[in-house]
Amino acid sequence: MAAEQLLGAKPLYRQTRDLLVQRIVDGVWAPGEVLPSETQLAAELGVSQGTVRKALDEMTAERLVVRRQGRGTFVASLDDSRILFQFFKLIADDGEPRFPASRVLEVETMRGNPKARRALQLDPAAWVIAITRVRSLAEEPCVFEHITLPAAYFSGIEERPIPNNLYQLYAVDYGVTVGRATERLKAVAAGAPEADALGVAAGTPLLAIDRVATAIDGRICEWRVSLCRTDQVHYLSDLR
Amino acid sequence: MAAEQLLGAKPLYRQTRDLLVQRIVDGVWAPGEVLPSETQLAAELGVSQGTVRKALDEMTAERLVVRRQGRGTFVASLDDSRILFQFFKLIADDGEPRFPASRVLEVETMRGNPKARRALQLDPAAWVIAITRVRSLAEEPCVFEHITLPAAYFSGIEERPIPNNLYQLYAVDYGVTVGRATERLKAVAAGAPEADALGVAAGTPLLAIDRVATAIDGRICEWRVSLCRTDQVHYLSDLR
DNA sequence: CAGTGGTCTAGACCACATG
DNA sequence: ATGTGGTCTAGACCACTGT
Repeated sequence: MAAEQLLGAKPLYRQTRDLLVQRIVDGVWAPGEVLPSETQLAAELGVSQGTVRKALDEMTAERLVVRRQGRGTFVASLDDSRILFQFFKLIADDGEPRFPASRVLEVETMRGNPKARRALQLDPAAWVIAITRVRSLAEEPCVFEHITLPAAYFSGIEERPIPNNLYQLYAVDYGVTVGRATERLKAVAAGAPEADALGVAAGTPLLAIDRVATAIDGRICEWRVSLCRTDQVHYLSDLR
Repeated sequence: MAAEQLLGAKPLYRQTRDLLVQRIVDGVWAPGEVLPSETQLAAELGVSQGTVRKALDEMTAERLVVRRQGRGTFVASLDDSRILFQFFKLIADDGEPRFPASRVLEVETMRGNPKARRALQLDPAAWVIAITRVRSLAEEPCVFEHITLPAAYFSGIEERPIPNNLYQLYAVDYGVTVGRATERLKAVAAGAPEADALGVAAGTPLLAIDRVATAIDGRICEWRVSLCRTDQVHYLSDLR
């Protein structure tokens, strides 16, 4: 064990974490499933229970697993409440976070344009799937959204019904679990298509959110540009 | 110890954390200063070294302390690099995060208006200090900023030079260490004063950032509204 | 009741920084 | 050489969950 650590130059608990993460990525344990107990993992991997615990504690902090006293350790799943907490930052000015309704306008398979290829880090020849939809909060259309996916990861998705919670679809049907995302925000003037879809005048200030999402295995898996009316809604960002 | 834990219903490592946090709040150890070693703290508080470690690990995660192997554990300070990382999310589209230059337009002491009193949770009669400034990135004015402070926490600040890094001033001169902040973002049309200050046409879309900052002792200590041109700059938000 | 995660302890050894 | 935090282990006991 000491030798392994010297060779790897990584602490044992991190090697343990990486190994467990790899198993989740490989689908050995699916989202929502229970992992073996600390004792069992420690015995199987030949490390102490404390080391397994530290690995699992890190994975808890990364939201890869959820631990419940008396029950076990479970692979985290992207259910609505987690999406709302982690990946949906638009909130009605007066209220709680709520999941928006959505109406799909178009789904299309095409060669990625240069912007999409850059965002998704794809080859020039690569195909992408483009989804356009309008999302509403409190019956009020407020987000005009373009989603671009690498066709290689999501083949056939264009023939499925597009659910409201896309990330759960990615995870359950394609084994692509979104782990984190980077958003870049700007204020822009509404152009004709989005003004139309949102029922505002062209030129109205909109919040543009440019998101690139990365799966837990490190692959970039989605590029999404959302144009949002912010007259009744705001984007919440906690600085900790 | 067992008795204390049963009474408090809080685990020992959390009690230890709370006690250490209180000492930092009280100024027993100032920002940048070194804490006693784990061994010393464990002996003084009558707990094991592992418990002190767990308390300090939590405080590290909360960015209250910084630990350096071989040197010691230090109270975190709000130096420029940390501000940039934690509290300044505007970045030039092409470049790295950089600290903006700033020019103060006005400093004023007044009775808080209703909005300010609500944001800062102050009594109707309370006084506030209002600072107006313009901040520039790459020589280009891009943020028009209104800062409102409770006069009770910052008496005399209106007679000081206003430095670029305000949070360090709060911490060093007033013992108010900002620990976290909540930002609410909207896209708005530029009004006359900010259009003028930023050199854009009235009606230009601007990113409005409404921030309420809270000190490590839980007191709300600053309300700040920033109006930002986002033609060359964006707001970065990491979703983890 | 048995099995799980959560807390707490004690001690050994390693890696790093400083004098 | 000394002292610091970082890693790893082993074991005890508590609190919660389901049977």
